[in-house]
Amino acid sequence: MELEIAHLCVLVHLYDLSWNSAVVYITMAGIDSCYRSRIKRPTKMQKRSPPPTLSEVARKAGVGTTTVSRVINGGDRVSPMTLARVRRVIEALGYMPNQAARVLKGVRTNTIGLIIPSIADPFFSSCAEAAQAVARAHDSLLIVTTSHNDPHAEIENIHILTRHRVDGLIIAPANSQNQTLRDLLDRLSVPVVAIDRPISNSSIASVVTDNFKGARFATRHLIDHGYKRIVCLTGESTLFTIQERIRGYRAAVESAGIPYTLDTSIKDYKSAEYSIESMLAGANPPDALFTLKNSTTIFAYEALQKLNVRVPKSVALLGFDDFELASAVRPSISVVQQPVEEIGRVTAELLFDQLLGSRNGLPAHSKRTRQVTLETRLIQRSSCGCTPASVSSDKAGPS
Amino acid sequence: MELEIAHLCVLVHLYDLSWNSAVVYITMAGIDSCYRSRIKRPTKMQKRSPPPTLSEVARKAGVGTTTVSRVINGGDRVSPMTLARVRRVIEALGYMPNQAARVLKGVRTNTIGLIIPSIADPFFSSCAEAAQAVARAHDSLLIVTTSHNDPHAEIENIHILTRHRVDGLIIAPANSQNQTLRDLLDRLSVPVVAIDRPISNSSIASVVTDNFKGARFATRHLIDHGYKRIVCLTGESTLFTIQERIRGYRAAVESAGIPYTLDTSIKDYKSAEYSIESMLAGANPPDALFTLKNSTTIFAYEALQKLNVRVPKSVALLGFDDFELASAVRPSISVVQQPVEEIGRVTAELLFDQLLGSRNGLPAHSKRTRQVTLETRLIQRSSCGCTPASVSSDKAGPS
DNA sequence: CTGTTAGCGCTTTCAC
DNA sequence: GTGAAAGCGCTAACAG
Repeated sequence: MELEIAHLCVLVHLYDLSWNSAVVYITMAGIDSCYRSRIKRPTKMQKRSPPPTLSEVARKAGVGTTTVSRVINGGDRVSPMTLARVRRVIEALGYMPNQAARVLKGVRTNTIGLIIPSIADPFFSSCAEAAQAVARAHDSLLIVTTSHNDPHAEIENIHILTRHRVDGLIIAPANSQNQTLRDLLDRLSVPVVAIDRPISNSSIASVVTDNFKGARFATRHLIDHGYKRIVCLTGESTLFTIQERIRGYRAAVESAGIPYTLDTSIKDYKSAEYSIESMLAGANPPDALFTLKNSTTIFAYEALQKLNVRVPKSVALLGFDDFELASAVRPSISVVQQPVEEIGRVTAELLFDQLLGSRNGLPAHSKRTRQVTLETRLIQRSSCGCTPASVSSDKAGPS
Repeated sequence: MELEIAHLCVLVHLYDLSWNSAVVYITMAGIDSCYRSRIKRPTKMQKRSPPPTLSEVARKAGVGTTTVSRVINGGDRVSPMTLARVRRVIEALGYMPNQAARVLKGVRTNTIGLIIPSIADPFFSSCAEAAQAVARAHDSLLIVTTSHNDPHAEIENIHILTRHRVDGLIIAPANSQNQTLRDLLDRLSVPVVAIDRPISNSSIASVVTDNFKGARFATRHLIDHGYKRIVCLTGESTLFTIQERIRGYRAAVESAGIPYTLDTSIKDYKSAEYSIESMLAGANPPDALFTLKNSTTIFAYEALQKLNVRVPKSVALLGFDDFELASAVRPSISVVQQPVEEIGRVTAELLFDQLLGSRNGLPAHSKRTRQVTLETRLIQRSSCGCTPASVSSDKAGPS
């Protein structure tokens, strides 16, 4: 039990700033400068005035709306003098073009959507970060929404993003088999790319890790170490990625004539401890553990420590998916590493390929759907029985 | 050095799906159903037809646009029969209202913006997740953008979000003192709340951790343990939060008559190792380390391990900001914990308070700017010299 | 209950 | 170089 010293509490200081004093009711313009929404609330003082519009700028600069439009779009075909004047007015008014109005005119929205299970998940947040970088490079805004792997929320998110008229969509489907989802996606009027998990029976492009190969390779590695009773641990088994990893594990153990033992009950630390303790006390105690996801690896690791099991001496541990401290703990934890950022980057690039392709009405090459599979790599640390050359030199990495 | 086994490589499978076969050119409507963008590219086959509009729905359902509008907004004041028919058409066409058009009409956009340094940072991604939950509860979309603590990117982001007409904005300012930023924010026509770091000299609401108190409390804790040469380590010193923590550390050591030693050179593992090694070899080696941020804590921890320094026997360690494995490593790392999710939640709630307040033209209470300060708590694990009752029972927590 | 109509702020011909 | 005017898709009066 951790000790809590300072109690959690909230201090709220109220500063009685005069709400009204913030009001700046600009009316330096012509006769019709005060219209519409402004006029609707004549007595009630507003905190802030509504944002200035392009035509207000035009009026105050004494030019037409077309000119202002040209100015905010690069300023071509506008005389230097006019340009300067308009720019000054824009600056003075703090004018910002209304994206909605532009969108309505049918131009691209320059936004793409990303639907992932959670922002707080390191894997997906890294993907998101990478995708965002690509989006920025294409002068686009990435809108991230979360589904928590709930097919309902997922569809809801698609609707929201569609209403916002994103130019394209990236999605990590909760369920690769979901027909409703597939149909909905197929009907979308914008390109879609699946990330981390494919959409089955669909022409939708996808970028995924080779979970099968990665898991098979890892299991083989354990087999090569001489372990004979390798148990596969996970807390989840409906996700595409997990299933693939299970397949990989299975392929490896079966072809080696080693028993296949899958335990999908690891939901938290408690269940990990319980499960591992039972196994070790059982008839055929495992000599190696292959954990299929981050949290499972951590739970298993902690349980092993708690139970005073020597790793890897008594029981080896190998996890799928790397995490920051896997190299810092003792023993350091061997893992199958996924090219996280590359996944995010490649996915976004694929999407923009399609976007650009359809814009130019491209021929051949862009008119194909790509299924990209990225390879994993096995990071050999101590927990699987390997002896890394230098224990700490890989620390400089995740700075 | 870690061993890489499988090489990173990309497999690209190209499926030559017929691009053209995906074209479904719907023209079951009246005479003017094929206009504008449709007509502009008459020969070039399109991947997808442009999204249907409200008036298309109206025409196909044989009703007026108002009726359709009513249907998509809840279906009040529409006869059941009409309602059903319209809904059917909407379904058939896969119609989705165009958010941009709604926005243009002046209604709220139901989007709020969040500007944080990075999505991949666990602290901020957790904040974002919490804020998103609040936004959802208010039927709003949260748009997250990243500044990487670059004032330029920050302003750029504000512009982008303003163009998108977010209803409100949450920002973690790169620099609390930045005048340009403050002025820009003050001119914004929507409410703004600062997160994690305040905006100085401004009426802008903020939600921050009490970094000063947290750090002072932590340092005192080390002092209470009897440490006499407590060194404060960080890699950054311009951030508001870090400065506050330094102040807290300073206040504690000075009032205890203990030397104040600050090392701001810890940028990565290497610098941590170098710095710690030098100190330990020096005249007055530290007996405790107080690290001001996550990564610094980890680097210091790893360096201590590498250098075979016994923790906390020879040198104690206490870090600011908790992280997932702090309790799993041996020795477990004591930290000052921030109420991360609460920060995100409270910030978003504050923003919506302002949003709702200004909408109803509220009186008194909502018309004040709040500066909320949330308290930290000290999590006593092993690295500071404490002996937690049970080493593992706090594991069930961060599942 | 339902339809007509007038814009929201902007881009974009098409004249000047 | 510049501007007038016609909408983009939708909502909100205001009639029927």
